[in-house]
Amino acid sequence: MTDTPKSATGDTRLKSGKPTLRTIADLTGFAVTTVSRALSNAPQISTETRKRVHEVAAEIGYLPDRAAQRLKTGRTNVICVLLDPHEEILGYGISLMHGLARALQDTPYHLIVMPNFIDGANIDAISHIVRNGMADGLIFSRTEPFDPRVRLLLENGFPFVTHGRTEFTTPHPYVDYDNFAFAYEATRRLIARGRRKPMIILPPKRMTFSQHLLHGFMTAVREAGVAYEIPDEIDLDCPVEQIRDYMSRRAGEPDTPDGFACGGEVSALATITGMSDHGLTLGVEYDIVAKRTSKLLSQIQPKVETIYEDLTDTGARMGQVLLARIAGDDTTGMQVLLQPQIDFAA
Amino acid sequence: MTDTPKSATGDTRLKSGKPTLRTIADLTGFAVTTVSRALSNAPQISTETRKRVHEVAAEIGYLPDRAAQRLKTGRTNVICVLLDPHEEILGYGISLMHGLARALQDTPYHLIVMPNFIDGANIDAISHIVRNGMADGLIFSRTEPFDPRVRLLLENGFPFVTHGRTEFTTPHPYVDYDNFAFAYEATRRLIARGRRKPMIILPPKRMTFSQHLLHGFMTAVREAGVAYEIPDEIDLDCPVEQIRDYMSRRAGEPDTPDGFACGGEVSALATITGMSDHGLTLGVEYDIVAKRTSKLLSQIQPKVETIYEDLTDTGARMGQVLLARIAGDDTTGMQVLLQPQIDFAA
DNA sequence: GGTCCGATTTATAACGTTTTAAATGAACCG
DNA sequence: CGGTTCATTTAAAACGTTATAAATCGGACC
Repeated sequence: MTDTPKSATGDTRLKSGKPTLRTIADLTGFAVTTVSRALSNAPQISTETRKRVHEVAAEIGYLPDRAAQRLKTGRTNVICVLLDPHEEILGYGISLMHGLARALQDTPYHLIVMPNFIDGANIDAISHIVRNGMADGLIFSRTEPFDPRVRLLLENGFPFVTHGRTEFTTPHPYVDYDNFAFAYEATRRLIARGRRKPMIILPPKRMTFSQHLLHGFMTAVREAGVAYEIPDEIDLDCPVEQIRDYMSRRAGEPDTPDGFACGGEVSALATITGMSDHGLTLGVEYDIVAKRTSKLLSQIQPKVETIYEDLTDTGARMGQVLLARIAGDDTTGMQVLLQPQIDFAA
Repeated sequence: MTDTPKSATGDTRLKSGKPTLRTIADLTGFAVTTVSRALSNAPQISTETRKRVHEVAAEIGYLPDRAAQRLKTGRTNVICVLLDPHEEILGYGISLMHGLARALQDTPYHLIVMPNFIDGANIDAISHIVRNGMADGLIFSRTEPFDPRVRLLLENGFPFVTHGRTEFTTPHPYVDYDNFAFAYEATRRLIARGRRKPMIILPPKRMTFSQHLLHGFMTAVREAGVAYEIPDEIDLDCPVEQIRDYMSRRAGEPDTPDGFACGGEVSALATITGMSDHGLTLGVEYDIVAKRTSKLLSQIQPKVETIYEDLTDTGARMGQVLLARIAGDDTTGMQVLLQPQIDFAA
């Protein structure tokens, strides 16, 4: 009386929701192995089998179990992005992540994010990820010339892409913005407007792109033979008020700079505010050319000239490069230097 | 000659790097089961065994394999956060994520992020996550009164926390900012400064917190018996330039509002720029009280009065609440309404 | 007619963990 | 001393997948 009908035996469809390889196997009559092979388009499977399996899989909405795949293959299907604490303003990190996510959209990869609480000390986080295989690849920004994170990853052969270059002899994948070109062009534009004493606001010196910016600035300045000034008390990572106060103080002293190349929108706004304390007006007594990474600045202050860095695109490129690197392609073409959009018509 | 010494048999230490339960078992002489039990502090294990196992585990740097745990238990140890496309500016999303990450810091949970490419259409993404068990919990923002995402999750009993409230009768966990209190206070401050025709810039009407803001605004306006204005062509999600242009146009017409309650920093900046087109100066012809979520606005434009919303804290609270919800605590105390910091001394 | 081959398919084991049920052994009791 | 209990430990199975090796089969070949 308590017997269940024999015919129900082996029917796993109603069991517990999620369809598995087993479900498809029961439905098609093939073995689990065959189904697995068919789905991964392995060569030894006959065309009709492959087709049938794919049909059924699609019909019941089969999706491979990530945990099982990961356990078996060792691949995590996870990309980890390290978020710097300085990225809190103007969506730097968010834009990058949107781009990344777009590149990962039709892949099995998920994006996990690890914020750095302590600046630069993410070496522990990285070695943790590498040692325990928590991800298949890593993304991070703000590299230093001999960045210990890059060294660690290179030594371990762990796939990664940086936003920013280093000076290691071993080449590694990066996607960077040509900050030399940016600074050079920005400074030239200031000079073209008749400014005779440009100043550049740089990121902290330890970062590679600080050197690039400085180099571009100096090249333009020397070519034109004009005076210049480089503030050593402030950088782009400073709190807004510190930049503002510095500018305010500087504006009250002699030989005030009359042109500013700003590596970020916030520093440009801070500069405007600081200068206005002494009645100096943008476009009259001085000009600004700034790097633009959002829509904010140019809309709020159209008088600030801007040169665009597309961080969403950067993120997308980083994603593509990382996927290629994980796939094992050789590192040729994995070093991308994005050029500023310079409108020569202007 | 090719024999390996018997003594090496079973020694898994050198095998392939990562230590596993097996490694600890071999090292201590206990069975794998016992080790697993000891590490998870199961009750039936003797104190000394537990201690010994923990020692060895710490010594060799054992870390449980996430994939294996997930496969066996069905728990993913993953929290998923949905990122809206509107969060690209001023680090809204980043702040929230930093807070979240802080709350998750000493837990086994990882944070995976899914950007929404299409506004509001993330219902598919959510049902995908729910159906395939891709995460143990979900975090998202910008709720609507009868948000379909909330409905779906409630129906499936899937753990989540929203930033923002709904009007469903079934209570669900949320962490929200008291936008009524904010708008009420902001408007009162404008009136206290002698402004007689305040305007409020609201988020899109479909969002719950739009109603809250409106309600706070109207309450203050009615109490004081002053005129008011609510623009219907713009909202906080509009591109900066659209708000700026609107303000510019409005400033050229009669009965221009003389006080602005802004729900975001960007709209405040846009307002200032637009008003200045007609020579109207902040602090002279009009005042602004804005919600502040970053350090930008108050440093750039100290004349804008601000009321702070701490999004990092919000994220941290959301993390705590979600963990509690996942742990199965009943939903009492899972509805957090954060109060604006109102400095009564001022 | 047996052997071998290529083309498919399949059974089995394994990844590292947790769970269920069973085993061990000491202590206790009648 | 046999039986019962309790505290601890253990063996075995399972989660869903992939990799390795083996099986099946029709036909080609000598």
